Amino acid sequence: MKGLTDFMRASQLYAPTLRQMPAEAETKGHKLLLRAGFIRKAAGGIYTYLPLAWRTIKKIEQIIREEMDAAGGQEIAMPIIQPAELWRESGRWDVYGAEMMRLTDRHDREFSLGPTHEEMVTALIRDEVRSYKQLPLLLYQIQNKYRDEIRPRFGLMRGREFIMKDLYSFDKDVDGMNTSYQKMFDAYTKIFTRCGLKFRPVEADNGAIGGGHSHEFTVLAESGESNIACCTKCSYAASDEKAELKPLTAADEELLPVDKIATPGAHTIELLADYLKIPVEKTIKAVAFADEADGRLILAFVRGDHEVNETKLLNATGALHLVMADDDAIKAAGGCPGFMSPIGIDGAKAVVVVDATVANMKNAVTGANEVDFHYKNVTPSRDFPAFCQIADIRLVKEGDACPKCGAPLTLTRGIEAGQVFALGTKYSEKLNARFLDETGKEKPFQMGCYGIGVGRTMQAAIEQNGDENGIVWPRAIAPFEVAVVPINGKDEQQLSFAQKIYDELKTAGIDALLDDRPERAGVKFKDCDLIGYPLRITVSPKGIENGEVEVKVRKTGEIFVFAADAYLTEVQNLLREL
RNA sequence: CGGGGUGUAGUUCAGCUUGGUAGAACACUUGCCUUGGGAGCAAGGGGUCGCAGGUUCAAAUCCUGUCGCUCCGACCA
Repeated sequence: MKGLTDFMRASQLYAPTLRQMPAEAETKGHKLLLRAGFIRKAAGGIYTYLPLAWRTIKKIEQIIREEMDAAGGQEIAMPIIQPAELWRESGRWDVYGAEMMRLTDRHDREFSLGPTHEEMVTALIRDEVRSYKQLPLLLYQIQNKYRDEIRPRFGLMRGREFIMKDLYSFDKDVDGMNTSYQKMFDAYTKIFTRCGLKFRPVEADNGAIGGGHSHEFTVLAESGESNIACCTKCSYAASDEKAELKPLTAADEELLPVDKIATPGAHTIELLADYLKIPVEKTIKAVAFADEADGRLILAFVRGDHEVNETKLLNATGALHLVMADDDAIKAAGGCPGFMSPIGIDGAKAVVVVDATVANMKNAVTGANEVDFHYKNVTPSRDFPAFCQIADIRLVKEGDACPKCGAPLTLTRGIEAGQVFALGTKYSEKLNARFLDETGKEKPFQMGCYGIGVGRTMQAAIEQNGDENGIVWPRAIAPFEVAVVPINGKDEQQLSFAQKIYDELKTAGIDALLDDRPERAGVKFKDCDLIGYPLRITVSPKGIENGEVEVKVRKTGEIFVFAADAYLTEVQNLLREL
């Protein structure tokens, strides 16, 4: 394969496999990357990529480059070290907070280690691009990014230094931006398909980056950190943060007057439902947050069996970042932790958001803002104060109705390997990046940004495809496609036969490795399984004698024996299916 | 930030309670033997026990401090 260093001999390849498992690894992918000699940790969330990993990384990058270029992208390389001033212009120097790695030079000038490059690329464009005739413009790079994660974990899944492809699109209008967005969406679909991964593009929340619509490309894997909701009937799929929910309606029943009742010790929903012998669906749960930015109290109310979706709550309140509220703040607003409801809350001291499903409830039980007391027969539409804001703030759960067609949603775990954002003019306006349109009018650029975690994609492939014996690489991103293994690495005849096969594979354009190590067969077989070469060709005295070539498929464990003069075609056929 | 755990050979760990010659397995080196699923035998090399103080005749072990790493939590009302 072009551009790749050719380690043809395993005896010279630096691939320190471990027989024993380093203790700290958590997920399948993290364990296998360490065990199979792909990565080594330098510090929390910071890793060295060893030769095998780097080959895979380069293959993934190559696929990305080809698809980015095909979609009209041009590769550039922006600095990792970025001046603080740029981030102050966009307002993100403070917004990004502790997540940003910062440094100071000898003159006390402040810099960041780029966590992303919207500011940088926008500043680049604003000084150079003056006319709509120069648009659209799609620029991308593949390089290290830095984020001081609160808790790095799972190896390459959540690192503090990681490789990312980021592309930025600049268009003259919204239509143009949507066209660029669609190009990227299609390119991402091709990239993950070519990488041999099972994935799902899902509607996503834009989060802190802002802007309009967004999709995440989620690689399906049990060990993933994100949940996606997929419709069992139609094509709707969304991240759990995003998944919209229509409010549930309550059964018709006669509205009863509110009644205050003693509920000693019932400070959780479970205790309460238990004590009153009512279903949790008849209770209303309170969750108290504070906006980290201005400290204001935010009270969220959802049905007893539901959970608060913090992302939706953020969007509903315009808060910056939610933290747990402390009890004093709750009490100051008239609330009572453990026995809370909107009734009796001082609307001037708290933002109260009621989930749309709660707004439809009838004769429910809710706290009385007094220790050991609740109200029963509360009907929010009648009894809740007017300052309550009603919004969809609940987290999706298995079986909820699809917002598009009403069929049940199913929840699946996955790894967010890529995300595309339609940004609009958020950054171009902040940074004053404008051009002249056809009518000579000055306009801000319509932007989009599109990221792929390269290391994360590599690990995602393992999370999805590894088994108890090791990695099972999709052929397109395997460090080598075929390993040629003479069972006796000291036997001249076997070695030269293996060498001949190796040469033939290379000539046919197959990325092969010759395992010429003087190890016992068992050791080499174990390593092959661990490292996960899609195919293994075993060279034995028996095979040489019979003029046969033995091929083992890592994924299925199948073993094929081909005639020596015909094996090459068969190997190519097998590879095509992997 | 809150709460645990941990730091001893390249790696995984034991030893610490009850202070007294620093250990095992794997890895490594050399030789023999062996070669279809991480072999066997023999002989070796390798650690100022995270760091700094203190107690003691004597500290990996007890005390104090400090640094690193790691896990859980920070979506409970």
